[in-house]
Amino acid sequence: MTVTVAAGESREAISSQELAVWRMLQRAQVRITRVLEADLLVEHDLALASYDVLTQLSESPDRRLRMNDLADRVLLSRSGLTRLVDRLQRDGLVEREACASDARGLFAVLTDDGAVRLAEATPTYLRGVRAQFLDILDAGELRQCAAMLNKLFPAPADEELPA
Amino acid sequence: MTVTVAAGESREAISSQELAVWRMLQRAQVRITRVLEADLLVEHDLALASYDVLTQLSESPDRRLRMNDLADRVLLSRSGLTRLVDRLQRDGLVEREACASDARGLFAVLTDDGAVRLAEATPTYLRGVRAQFLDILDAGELRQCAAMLNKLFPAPADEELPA
DNA sequence: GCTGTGTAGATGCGCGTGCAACGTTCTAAG
DNA sequence: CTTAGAACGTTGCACGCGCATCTACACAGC
Repeated sequence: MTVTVAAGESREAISSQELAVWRMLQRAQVRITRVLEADLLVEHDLALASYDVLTQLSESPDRRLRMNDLADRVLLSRSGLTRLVDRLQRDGLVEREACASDARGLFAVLTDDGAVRLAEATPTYLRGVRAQFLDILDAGELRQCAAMLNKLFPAPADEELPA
Repeated sequence: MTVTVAAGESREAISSQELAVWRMLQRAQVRITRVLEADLLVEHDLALASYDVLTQLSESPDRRLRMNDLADRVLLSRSGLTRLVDRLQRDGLVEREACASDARGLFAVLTDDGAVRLAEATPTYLRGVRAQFLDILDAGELRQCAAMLNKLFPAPADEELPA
């Protein structure tokens, strides 16, 4: 298997092995994410994105976060988050609350029902992450993985992984 | 930061650091994929999924693949692939061709135009993979990464990465 | 006070996706 | 030959997403 590149476009050739690593990473990630999402959907009727939102809120002071901040943490566009919170609100898992200091701003607040739902779903989520990911790697590999991720992902500074 | 788990549901607690590795992996992957897709879209008006299809076809004997096999390699549902190939065919990058030995089957075949388009887009793609991923890691890390992926992804046997 | 620039969220729209159901064809059992 | 079941691919449908746009508000400068 060789990689053909239009002449003179890339400074340095990429070996097919390097490319294969990248491709495999993509596949592994997609596969794991799908299993995780399917499990959450079947057992708790909760999409992965919804689970992420609930998690982020539950870990924030007063269980609340500005829509904007929330969008950043959940890797969703602003509009995407608006609709997702719409749905979560419809299901009673989240409330919207005005921001006193800035009339433009809205807080998304985790409700008690939301907290319960999250607590119910979390074992499923963690079991999935274990089975698909953590259990397969040993402690050393996990450390290596963390080190690589710190290089790959210019973190928002407040969340650096210890080597 | 501590992870709260409903009592007695998971055999063994997951440390917050382990969980953080997983979360970061998700984010890094999403971020890289988005940049890659955006680049391809801007420079060549080609979605990442389309690029993957063209690539798979170009690497297959006679530049053709059965729809089913193609769907597996591209990580897309059958229906998703049907529509995607519809679009690629509309744009003249791919043709559908009947299968002689099995009247149910269809081949997706890369056209010359498709090959050209792929060749044009490939430098962009490779540059992106380099910039977002390969250049950031050194050779040793890449080897570690490959080793982990081989454990994580039960590959179709024909595509194992060398340690 | 007004005005201009920037920011926080919400909305219209089009697109791509997966699921379930369907028609067609292949294969095996009787 | 006939019939049951499985496999291949397509289609109807609903949903979730991102982009561009819009409104409401904030904060500067005059």
